This record gives sequence, structure tokens and C-alpha cells, in this order.
Amino acid sequence: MRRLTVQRQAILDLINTSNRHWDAEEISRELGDRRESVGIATVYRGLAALEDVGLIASIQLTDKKRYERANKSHHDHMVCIACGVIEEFTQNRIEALQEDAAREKGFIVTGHQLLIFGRCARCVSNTEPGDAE
Amino acid sequence: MRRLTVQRQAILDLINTSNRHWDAEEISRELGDRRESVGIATVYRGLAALEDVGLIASIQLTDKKRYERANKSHHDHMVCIACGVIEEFTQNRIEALQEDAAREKGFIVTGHQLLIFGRCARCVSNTEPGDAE
DNA sequence: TTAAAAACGATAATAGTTATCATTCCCCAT
DNA sequence: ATGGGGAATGATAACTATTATCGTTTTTAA
Repeated sequence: MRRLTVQRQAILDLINTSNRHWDAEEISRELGDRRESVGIATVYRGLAALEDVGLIASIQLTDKKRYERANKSHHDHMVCIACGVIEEFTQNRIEALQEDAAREKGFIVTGHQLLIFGRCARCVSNTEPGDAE
Repeated sequence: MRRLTVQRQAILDLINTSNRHWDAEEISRELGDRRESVGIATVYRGLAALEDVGLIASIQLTDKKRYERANKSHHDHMVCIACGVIEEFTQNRIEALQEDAAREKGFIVTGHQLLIFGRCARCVSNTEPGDAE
């Protein structure tokens, strides 16, 4: 990224002032609502550029990519298969074990992605009493 | 899945007699080469059906799904970002730690996906001597 | 043997994302 | 300041993986 344009600033601000995990379309729509509309292609390019320089972070879900603030300590994600909510968790021990496994194979680790799928506490209790689902 | 048709048998055999992680298009092409051509839609449906009953397993990569034999013990995957090779590894301790993290959040785990990205041993040594890449 | 259920295959449709391209913006050397 | 060139923008076409549609064929079970 060479230039931090107003469009990219708008994207960055939106992400930085929230705790959400955004997808490209949500960002485009939200900016439109705020009357600082940014073309969808520009959103995609901006997200890629911002991630590239480390100003934001991303997780690749099954169907799409979502972006979040980068100024967090390292964490992984838990996705509720019922309501879609994403929660974060940290397990330093897991990181270390991953490194061990990689070293054993002669792999140089450049990144990883750990997603846990399940039902969040709220969805579990909502469907608790014999709910047919 | 109600019926294990000849098409699904062909898909299953192909996967079971290999150690590869196949995507749908590769399966379709390989079966075509073997003169047991199966329509691409049927490949997708067959793969979904076979996975559904546990006869094959899958991993969701960044861009596509790949299928492998199901008669293996549980493992996760390491993907080489240079050559694409996929290696498997097992770390029981990681599984346990995931459960712990989930329990803490009140999550009921239904599945997980751990991908480690990096460079495999072969690609590391191939680019070793100051290779510009 | 026959009728309903399932699966097939060709192809249209969809979703997310990337490529194209003409236009506009912005930085920097003159 | 100014004008040229590299970047970025935005509209939209294109692409990839996958799913839906639908008429036809196969299979199962009565």
C-alpha cells in the first residue's frame, strides 16, 4: 500500500472503532449508510492493502473472509453454527504445540488458522428444553 | 444418502485407493481419464453424500474443499504455501486444549479446523541459497 | 410390472472475489 | 504553480467454486 486514502481511512476507522468481524459487503453497506460510500471493489482492495501492512487482521471462514482490528493480542476464533456469533480465545499452549508439530515435519510456519465450530452458550440454552430445531 | 450408485462407488474407490486430498474438479477429470466419466454436479452431490455418511472426510481450504479417505485417525493439516502439498499431523494435546477453551466460553464443540500454513521441507531447501523467489 | 423415489447430467444461477479500464487523484520534479 | 506519472477509484465484466433447476434415467419396492 502506498497511499492511505480517505476511502481506506474510512474502512480502517470503521474496523478500529468496533469489535466486530466485518465482511466486505457489510463494510460497503455501513459506509454507504454513513454517507461515505465506497465502491465494493475499492473496499476489497482497501482491505487487502490494510491487511498487507498489518493495520487490520482477517479470518477466513468457510465461505468468506472477515476483517477485524489488528491491535489485539494473538487469538483464535470460535464460531457458533446456529447464530454465527464469533468469539475469540487464546491458548498459548496450542501455539507452541503447533510449532512442535511443524518442526517435526520440517515445516517453516508462516501462519495458522484455528476455527472451532459449535453452539454458543446462548444458543445452547435457547434450544435446551427439547427444542426440535 | 440412500443409494451407493456406480458413480459414487467410483468416487469412493478413487479416494480410498489414494492418499491424496482431492478437489471436485480433479476427481471429475481423473474419472474421465479412466473412462468412467461422471458429471461434475454428480461429483459434488456424491462427495457431499459420501461425507455425510462418514465414508470420506474433507478439509476446507481457503478457496475450496478437498476430500480424503475417512479411515484414518483424527489429524489436522499443514499446507505448503509454495507447492501446495498437504501434510497431516496429530496432536492430541491440541484437541484437549480446544475443548478447554470452548468449555470456558460455554461453547458446545461440534467440530474444528486447524490449518497450519508454511513452507514444506522440500520448498525450504529448494529456495535456501539466497534464492530470490 | 409399474409407480414413486433417487440420482444423473447438462447447464443456469449464485456468492464471493478479482480483473479490466477509463477516469481521477496526488505527489514530486521542474 | 504545474504538469507528468504512478496509484487509487468505481463501475462493471469476468472468474471460481459450488448449488439449484429440470427433464431424463435408474433403482427400489410393492
